[in-house]
Amino acid sequence: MASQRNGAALSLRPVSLSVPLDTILIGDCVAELEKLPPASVDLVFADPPYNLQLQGDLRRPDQSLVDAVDDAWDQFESFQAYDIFTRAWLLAVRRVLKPTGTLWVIGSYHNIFRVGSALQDLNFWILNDVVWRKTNPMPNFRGRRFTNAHETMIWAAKGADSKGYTFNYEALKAGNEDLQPRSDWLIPICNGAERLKSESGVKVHPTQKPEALLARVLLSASKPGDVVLDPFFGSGTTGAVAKRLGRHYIGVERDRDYAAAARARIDAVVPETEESIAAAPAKREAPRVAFSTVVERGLVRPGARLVDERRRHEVVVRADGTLAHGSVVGSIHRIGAIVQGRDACNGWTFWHVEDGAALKPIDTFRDIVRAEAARAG
Amino acid sequence: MASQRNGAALSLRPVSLSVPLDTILIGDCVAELEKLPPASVDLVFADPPYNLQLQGDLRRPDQSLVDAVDDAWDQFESFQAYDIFTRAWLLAVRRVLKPTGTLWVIGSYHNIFRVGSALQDLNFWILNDVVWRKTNPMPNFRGRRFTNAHETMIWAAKGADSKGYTFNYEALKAGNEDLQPRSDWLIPICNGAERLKSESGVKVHPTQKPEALLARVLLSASKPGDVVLDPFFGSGTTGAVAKRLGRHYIGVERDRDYAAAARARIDAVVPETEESIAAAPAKREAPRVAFSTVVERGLVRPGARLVDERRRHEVVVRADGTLAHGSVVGSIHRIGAIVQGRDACNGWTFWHVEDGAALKPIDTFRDIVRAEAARAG
DNA sequence: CTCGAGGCTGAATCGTATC
DNA sequence: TGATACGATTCAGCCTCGA
Repeated sequence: MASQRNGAALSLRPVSLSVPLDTILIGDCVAELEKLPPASVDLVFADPPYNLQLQGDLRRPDQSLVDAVDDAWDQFESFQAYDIFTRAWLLAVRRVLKPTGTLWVIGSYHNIFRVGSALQDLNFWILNDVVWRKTNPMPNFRGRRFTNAHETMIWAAKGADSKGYTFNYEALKAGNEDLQPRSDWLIPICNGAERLKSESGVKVHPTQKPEALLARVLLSASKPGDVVLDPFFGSGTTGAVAKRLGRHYIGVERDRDYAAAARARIDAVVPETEESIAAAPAKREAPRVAFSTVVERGLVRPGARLVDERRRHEVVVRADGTLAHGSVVGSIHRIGAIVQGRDACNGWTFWHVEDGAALKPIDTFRDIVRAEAARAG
Repeated sequence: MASQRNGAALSLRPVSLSVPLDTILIGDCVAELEKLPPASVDLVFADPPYNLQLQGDLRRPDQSLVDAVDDAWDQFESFQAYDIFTRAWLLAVRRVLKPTGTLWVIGSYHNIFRVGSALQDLNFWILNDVVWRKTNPMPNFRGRRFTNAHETMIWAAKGADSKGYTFNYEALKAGNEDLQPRSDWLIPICNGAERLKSESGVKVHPTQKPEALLARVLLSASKPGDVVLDPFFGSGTTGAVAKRLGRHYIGVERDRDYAAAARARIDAVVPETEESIAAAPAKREAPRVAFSTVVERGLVRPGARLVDERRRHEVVVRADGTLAHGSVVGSIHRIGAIVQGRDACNGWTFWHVEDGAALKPIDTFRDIVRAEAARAG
């Protein structure tokens, strides 16, 4: 039905409603999207404002100041205001999306629940939530929470009955050591040479997304020649990756400076040859294993005694994966160092469990956990 | 204030409003929670249904909320019903939660966005969203989506101004190779011997959570002796882990069969040894020591020189425990901040005494004073 | 040229006790 | 209740600089 309306509209006003490909439209995304013909876009990637609600300054332990995202475009008066904004751009996106098209939205816990609820309320059909795990997130400097090490993407079709959307399952599986592609992706944040900087070395955009992330999205859910729309174009990562991978892009951006930077960036992109456009191999899990995991898995019991190779020192395993030496509690490495009076110690090889009459280093348990971790990428 | 109301209520109706510890309450969670005294629970773990029939009708396992519903209004009605249900139990939880208490909710993309939005609407303050990554998820058989390899937990405090919630940062870090704990957790799903089965081998509960997951939640955000509430108790994983780790539990479960299975399961749990679950000493909670005490004890002489780690600044210790930098006199923290041109400084770790050719932070003397105090009781 | 030390930075809702 | 002082707190990765 949507495509019939599309055809009719096109035949009436072919010029004004043609699709402006490989272009950055400058203006508010809702207004600009209303100028596009309906059902003309194959894939939408949206990185809307997160509505961070930051209170005061945050300093690192060395007292340096964290350069926070405090831009005006990220400020909303209330959740209600944010919901109205979200609903408006989602409706605009919905109109231009082909019946077979899909939508990706990225966010953090500040906004993603609002976005997900709005998507469902507007009849979008969620296909997956996909977690972008960061290899190198900003730490939690005050030790008051878990390191915020991921962001969430929602992948949705237009409706529950949407069929025929693009999902390049075979290629993704082949690029993932013949394992099914999972809903958690491990990708570094954007920094180094990829990060756009002004001549004075200041970052052009506070939240530039890594090209590897967009590449995975486009290779997963679009085909060469598809039209990819980004209603919050920012520094233009979506456009740069689309051009590189042989997709068309449409960007909408309100800020002229961002748009100019994106324009220059995309102009410099050299498209890849068709045969080289394949899924990038998935990044494998760093093989780091925590002793708390060994305890969690029941490989070493809480309350168990660990000793060194000559049984000169004995410690108790705690349920949280720390060791207790008298009243001193710490990591396997730290406690190993303390009992020896040294600065450092490899607890994995230093500490042993009794295994019959013999001793077995706790390192042997690490391999079991490693095998699990390797499977999960 | 909440605790005052609590106290007053207790004096009026001491029996009906006492906290039923280590018990499974059978009934609707909202009705049962209303019988509990306010501000009586330290931690809530909730695994709510995402496919709920509010009238208590039979559930069709295959029926998700929007499936087969084309009419947008009906669909909204359906989400609206879920939102009303969510709001009701969250409000009931809010009442029984202590001001310092926190709430965990687990869900998938079917319901977690509704839950997260409701949390925010009710003024809960999200601390983290935490991703449970599964080592062994159910594969996606049709190859039309990414393997759904994770679930999402939301960790929230009662409000933006909530202080003093429990987060065992140092212990978690020590159990994690001395690295900060992250928001993505890799844990296997519950199967094998841990999975509750009937005599005929049928699984007792369709969504039994792994004990390792609950253990990490409880070890992260509760202390031994805390009261842990699970309003959707199911097969009782929360209770089993709470008992094992020396926490009290309160479970609410509507289904008598689930409750009976949970009861039997928890009865069989043997608690861990006290030494393996005792609260780990945290620096934040260590008794304060004044630098003047260090000088009084003769651990640092009046007139001694203190320097920073790189010997860029030098100050003189005064008999009253203050430092003199030229004509400026102040605390170890204040002077440390001034010489660096910063507005804050931890003088204990900044200032050092010469120890032969090396430097020793004055923090080491604080440890000595604390050890003395501990011996003296 | 290489190598190591040190500096810098990233979508962040990042105190508490005492007076 | 508000002001003040104490004092706790970071990981990965890339860059520059100097030996």
